[in-house]
Amino acid sequence: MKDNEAAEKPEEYMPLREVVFLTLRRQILRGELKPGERLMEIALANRLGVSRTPIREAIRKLEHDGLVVMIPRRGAHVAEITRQELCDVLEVRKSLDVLAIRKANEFMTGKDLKNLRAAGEAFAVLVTQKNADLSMLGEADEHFHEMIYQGTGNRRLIQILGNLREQMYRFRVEYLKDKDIRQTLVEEHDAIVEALEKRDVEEAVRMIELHIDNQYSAINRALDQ
Amino acid sequence: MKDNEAAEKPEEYMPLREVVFLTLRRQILRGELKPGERLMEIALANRLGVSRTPIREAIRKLEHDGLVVMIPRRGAHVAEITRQELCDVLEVRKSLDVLAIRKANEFMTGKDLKNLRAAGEAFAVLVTQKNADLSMLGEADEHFHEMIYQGTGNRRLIQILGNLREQMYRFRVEYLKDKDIRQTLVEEHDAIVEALEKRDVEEAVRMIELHIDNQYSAINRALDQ
DNA sequence: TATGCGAGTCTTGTATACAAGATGTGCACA
DNA sequence: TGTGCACATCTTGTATACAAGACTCGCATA
Repeated sequence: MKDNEAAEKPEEYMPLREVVFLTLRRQILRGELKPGERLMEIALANRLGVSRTPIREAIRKLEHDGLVVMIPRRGAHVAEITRQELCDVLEVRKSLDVLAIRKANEFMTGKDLKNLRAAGEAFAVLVTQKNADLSMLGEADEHFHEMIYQGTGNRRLIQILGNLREQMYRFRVEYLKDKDIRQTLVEEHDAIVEALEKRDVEEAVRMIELHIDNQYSAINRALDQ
Repeated sequence: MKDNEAAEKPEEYMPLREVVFLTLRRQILRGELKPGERLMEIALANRLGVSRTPIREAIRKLEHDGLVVMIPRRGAHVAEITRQELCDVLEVRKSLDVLAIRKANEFMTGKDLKNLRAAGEAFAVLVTQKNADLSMLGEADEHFHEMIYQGTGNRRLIQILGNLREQMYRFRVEYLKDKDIRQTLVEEHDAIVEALEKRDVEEAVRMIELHIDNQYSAINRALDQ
């Protein structure tokens, strides 16, 4: 996604609206800004030390990403995520992740697969560490999946899947707390990599489906508490 | 999508940014604003009789929809659509349309199916008319598919598919010119409705896949000219 | 006590002013 | 003639001013 690209090149000029956008997004995804919380332009502008203009433009982008909801003349608030919406997102994601695996199987080179395996192992190493930072774990997991997406060569698919995954970051911290789940994730990643290495696409598809289904159960369990 | 909802309720207050957004979007989709054309804020503001503020916010939304591309400090221009991107979009759409058909088969009631059949027939009637308006044809076709999407009950899926279809409106006028293609569309719609009525989901999936594949070929042929 | 009205305040919507980077042009100089 | 630099202009980025709708809260009245 373009915003991530921007974040990867800190030497480049970045408009304030991008900075504000990234800041607010991070705060929403981390739960520092809670669902339902009002986003008042003047308050945000004062807090971030900018004027209302970049705040407003950042909010437009957040709205588009589904992270905030706007009501005309009444302002913006952080979007609530209902269980139904989570279910909807995961259903779409499952379908597209299957497409991604098929395309990745088609296009990823041996070198790509080596990098993917490395990404899976990097995540596994973090899982073995007792006091690993949850947000680092999340990023490592994200990196693994992002490599598969990149392997598809379909930019639109990459963009949509990135966006859908983003919706779930808000739950990530919750379900990553469970250590059993972490170990399961490692094993599933491994199974995916192995299937791709064997070019056994149907097995890879089964594994990614299982991976998403498990994620669904895990998040639902976390929500039940 | 929320913008369409806004358009459906003209009695409601609509911020200028929405008006500008809808205006520019229509002009881009209709080809009145051509790919690569620069969108200069002051010029647009003068032309539409508003200030730069709503223009800027509308451009942010268009950027998000992929209809315009922004380069920091250099402004926005109408996005080019390459054949590769078209291919990418259709690939994602095919995957999600299959999901939509499966969900629609699961959730659409007999009444929903009757409405769907009516929508298919409305399109068919327009096709028989010799001098039918292309944009009306396009809207009827859109309506047919939208009904399937609505039948899924998955709001996220509806939103994403709506967005993807939008990307193709820019080609719609081209490929709908071909009268043979119109007849093919009618037959395919019919086959989809019948399969759903018989609750033969695998047949419905085959038909929607064929439908998208044919659309892909048709647009590619139109582009070749 | 409950309800309705209204002034004051808060917040968003829109316009405009100002700052600074990007571009284009013409002239000087090699 | 070609290259490069400086200045003028254009355009976007950001801040601020002003307009108008939405909300709050208290008071008056039934």
